[in-house]
Parts: sequence; structure tokens; C-alpha cells
Amino acid sequence: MSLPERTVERLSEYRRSLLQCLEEGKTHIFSHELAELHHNTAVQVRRDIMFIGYTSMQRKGYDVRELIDVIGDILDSEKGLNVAVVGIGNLGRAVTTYFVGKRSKLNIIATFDVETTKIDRVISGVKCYPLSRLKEVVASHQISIAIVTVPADSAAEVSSQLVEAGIKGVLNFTTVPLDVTKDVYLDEYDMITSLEKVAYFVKTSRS
Amino acid sequence: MSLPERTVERLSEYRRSLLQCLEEGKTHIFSHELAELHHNTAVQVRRDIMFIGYTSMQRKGYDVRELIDVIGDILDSEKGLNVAVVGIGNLGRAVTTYFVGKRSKLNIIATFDVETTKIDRVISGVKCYPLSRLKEVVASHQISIAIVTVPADSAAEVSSQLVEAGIKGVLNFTTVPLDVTKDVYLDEYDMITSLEKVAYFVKTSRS
DNA sequence: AAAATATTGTTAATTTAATCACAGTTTCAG
DNA sequence: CTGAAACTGTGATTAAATTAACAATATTTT
Repeated sequence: MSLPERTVERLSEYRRSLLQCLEEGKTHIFSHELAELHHNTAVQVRRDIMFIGYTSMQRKGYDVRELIDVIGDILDSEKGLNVAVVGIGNLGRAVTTYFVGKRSKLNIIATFDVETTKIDRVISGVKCYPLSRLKEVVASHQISIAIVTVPADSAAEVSSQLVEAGIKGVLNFTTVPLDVTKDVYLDEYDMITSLEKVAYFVKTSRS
Repeated sequence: MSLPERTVERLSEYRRSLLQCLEEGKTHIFSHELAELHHNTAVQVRRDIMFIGYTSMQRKGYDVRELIDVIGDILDSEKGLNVAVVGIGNLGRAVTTYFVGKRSKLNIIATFDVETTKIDRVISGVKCYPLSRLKEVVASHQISIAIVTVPADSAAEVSSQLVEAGIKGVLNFTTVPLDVTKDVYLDEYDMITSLEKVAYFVKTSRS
């Protein structure tokens, strides 16, 4: 019933490029063009698009606007989802600024921190609440997704508070793997892993 | 000859946890313990470790320190690699701060930006150079990896300058896919894709 | 010291993902 | 109006990654 993770990722990536195309006034795009942009193959693109049941006008490529809409039907929730950023250090601030306004169906509507100096501060139009009010604010604002950017040593604690508060999806930018109940979707990203991967392939390509 | 990407990623993740174990004074760890930490299976862990040719003392679990060393032999370059962060906006600053000192074999030794107000500023001990001096500084400091955190509209240009300067690995945090020659290893990470993936699975788990 | 238990290492089976190969369309050139 | 060219959509195939299954080994229990 639900698409493979890799396909979901690629669809999101395609949309990003398609939105770019739209801005540039490009109305149609071929599978091999999308493929080249995303370092994969035309067949892969066509297969992904087949997956979501869209079919182009033959020989003219895909209609950019239509494809954006179809991907939207798959990826987006109709009413949008509300998102909170937990932990307003350097990374938390950067992430908040970065996300605000990027996608109309994903609204960053609160940030949280423990430090009293940060409470009530507004970052890119988003207000910072004390972590102690997490459950209450999550409920009143119907927040379903949390981006976690707290320091490593408070990550586990924060994670269980999020579950407790009824969060349904977590994006973890912390250096420690989190542990959530299995009704909560968890995605973990660690920059160090990415960088070490790059380093590994740089290393092996030379020897 | 070179390991699958996913395996490299997991090894990096395991090491992260192993370092944590070391700090906590834990000297041995079972495959199922590592598996649980990383949301995968004991078989998977054993297979990954088999891949790198390490074998534990039977029945006592893996020796934490030894395993860290073996993973290091695989992932790290003997003399370490030098890394630059290009683009010192919010994200660039956060990333720089985040990385400095995290891994002894990956040294962040320069940052670059175009804005004159940022030149010569020092972030977490790392100096900011004008982008115009890229090639020169990359050569003189033997920088082989670049982390790209510039705005979307200058990404393509920066990317070709990096290739030109002789960079061998790129980690792209920009919202546009880059295009590099194929002797350069490229890893792209877009937070929006991660967040959209979380949103998608939150959405589908409810319906 | 035999039996039961816990754990690794690895071969084989299975599942999942990616690629090939090609038929079916549309367009274009002559 | 015919044939070549340019694409897409998809069944078949191949390759890659994961999981299952179990023998081998060390430890503990009785």
C-alpha cells in the first residue's frame, strides 16, 4: 500500500527539480532529463512515475505542472502537517530558518528549548516555547512531526517526551540513535556518516 | 573492491555507538545489542562486520576497542583528509561548528564565502577565505573534500569551481543537485526530502 | 563431563530494487 | 503516406541486499 522508501525520496527530489523547471518556464520534461539531474537512469525515473500511476503525453515528455500535482497527491497531506523543531542551538536555528515557507504543506509552527534565555524568542517568525510545555503545545497546535536538534545527552529524554506528547514522526539530527515506539516513524540523519562516506570513497578511489 | 554504500554508512553509525560504549566503559558488545541501537537485525550487523573481516572472540561479543580500530582501518585515511565548508550562512556556520573536532581524521581547515564581511572571520577556530582564493587555498592546504552550503542560485557555479580546484569529494547540502565530473564522489543530502519522507509515512500510517 | 544455552560466521533462500529489452505511440522528414 | 526517429510504459531478467537457517564454538548448569 505504501511506496518504498527510496521511491518516496526520489519523488521528493524530482518535485524539487520540477518546481525549479516551473520557475524557469519549462513546461515539459523528458525522463532522461530528470534522470540526468538526479544522477540516475531514465528507466528508473519512468518506473518511479509509473509507480504513482501518472502517464505523460507520449513523446512530449511529462507535463511539469501535472507531475508536480500528482507527486503532491502522493506525498502531501491534504490539510498539511504541523512541525516543531526541538532544540534551538546553531543547528536548530539553521534548520528552522531553512524550512520556514519552503513547503506549503509542512508548517513549522513552534520551536522548543530548555534554556530560559531562548524562550519566547522568535526565529524566522516561529516562536520558541519551553520544553516543559511540549505536550500542551503539541496538542493545541496539532503538531505531528518533530525535528530533533538537541545536544546528544538530552536526546533520549526528549525522544520519550515526544512519544508521550503524541508526535507521529521524528526526524533526528542528533548524533545518537533514538528509540521510539513503533507507531512513530523515525528517520535519522547524521552528517558525520555522510562525510565519512564521502571520505571513504575519496580514499578508495585513490588506491 | 570497495564496500557497498549502505554498508559504509552502517559502519560509520556503528562506530559512533561504539565510541559511546567506550566512554561508558563497556568493553564488549553483542551483535544484537548493536542491532537494537541501530534499528536493524543482528544478522545484518554480523554480516557487515564479516564484510570487513573482523572476527570476535566467540560468545563474548565484539571487543569494542578492537572493532573501533578495524572500522577505522576501513573508513579512515591514514593521514586524515582535509575538509572545507563553502558558504557561511546559517547552515554553513552550524555545520562547521558541528564538525570541528568530531573526527580526528577529518579536519575542517577552511571555510569560504563571497561576502566581504565574512572574510577572515573565524568560526570554531576555522578561518574564512574569499571564494576567489579557493583554488589556491585548496592546493596549499591539500583539501580534498568540500561541504557545500551556499544558496541555491550559486551552487552550480561553486560546484564547477570545486571540480576545477581539484576537490575529490563533495557533500552537497544545497537544494539543487550538483553536477561534477565522475572522478569526484558526490553525496547529496536535502533535509526537505527527509522531512517529506517522514510526512509521507506519517500520512500513510493514518489512512 | 554431559547437556543446555548463547552467540558467532556463513551458506543458501528470499525479497527487493534496478536494468534490459522491446512493443506501442507520436512526430517528423521526405 | 511511408519510414525513421524519439520517447514512454512495462514484462522479463539480473543484480543487490536482506533474511533465514544452521553448523561451529564457547560458556554455564547440573
